[in-house]
Amino acid sequence: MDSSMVNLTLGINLNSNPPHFRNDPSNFQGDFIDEPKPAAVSQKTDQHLVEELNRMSTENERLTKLLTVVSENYKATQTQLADLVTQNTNSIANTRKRMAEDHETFPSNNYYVEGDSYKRFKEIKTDVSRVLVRADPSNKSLVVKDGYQWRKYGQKVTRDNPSPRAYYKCSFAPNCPVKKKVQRSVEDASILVATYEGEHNHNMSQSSPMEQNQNLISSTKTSSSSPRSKSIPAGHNIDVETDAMHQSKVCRNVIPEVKAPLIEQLLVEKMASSLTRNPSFTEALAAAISTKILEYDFIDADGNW
DNA sequence: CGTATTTGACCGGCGC
DNA sequence: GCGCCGGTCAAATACG
Repeated sequence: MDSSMVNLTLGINLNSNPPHFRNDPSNFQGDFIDEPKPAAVSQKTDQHLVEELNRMSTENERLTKLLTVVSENYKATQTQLADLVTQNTNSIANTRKRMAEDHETFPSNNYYVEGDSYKRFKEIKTDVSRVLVRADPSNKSLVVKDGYQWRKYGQKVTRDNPSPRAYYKCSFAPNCPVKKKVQRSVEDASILVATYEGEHNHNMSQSSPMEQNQNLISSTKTSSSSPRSKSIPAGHNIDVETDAMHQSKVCRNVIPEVKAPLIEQLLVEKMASSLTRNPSFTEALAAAISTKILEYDFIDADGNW
């Protein structure tokens, strides 16, 4: 979002001929007077209108200032976000470099040389995918709808995260080996991190695409085998990553990166929300819109009332 | 009553 | 060997 999006200065033309309202100038749905009025009444109404215009002018000024402040805050946040993304990119690049060096030292992913013998590395888990899903923080359930049927078989509180981790097995097919772990992100409780292990040996159940895609933020994949269609259901955006990329990006790095448009959206929503909650703002906005509409309605082709 | 979920117990790997 | 920790099992419980 650029600053133009928040350039919402209320274009109330205070110099234009205002519409005349009967009795209450704030009554925007009031009837218009097309007949001349007695001088005393007209003077009183004009005085009232001037007061109203002054009030609106002040309100307009105040709101403009408010928007400027919000705009500046947004710019500052955007700068911070850009810095974070840059840092993350550098971090990923460094990790890739390190892993490339490690790979030169140990030609195989799974073995390294010690003395005269080969010792097997603990095998890196293959076919591991990670999916980030937005969820309501107040909702304590650890359910990620992905189109498959899952049976929960355990729940544990792990050391690195205060929120519990739920363990699921695919129950759609009796011998499907796929397992899933779901845990809230330690950094953002509104994000569920689902880790899939294994490959489904069956087709996906026929749930709605909306359900399958619900609130998906991002997905990443770790696999030692060649890239191919994996266990993540169709409709999810799969980012195929190397182990190194995955190791460096898991949670800490993935979330800020994918949240850039999210933060943007949240900021806009927050701004809109706070503005619309402000009665003064809605009042002034309604006044501005009504004035403009009435101007258009009662101005003739030559611009005369 | 059948199925899904919960939860404490148990197991195995790992580090000290 | 012991303790810690993540993962799994299975009996108890909840729910439709």
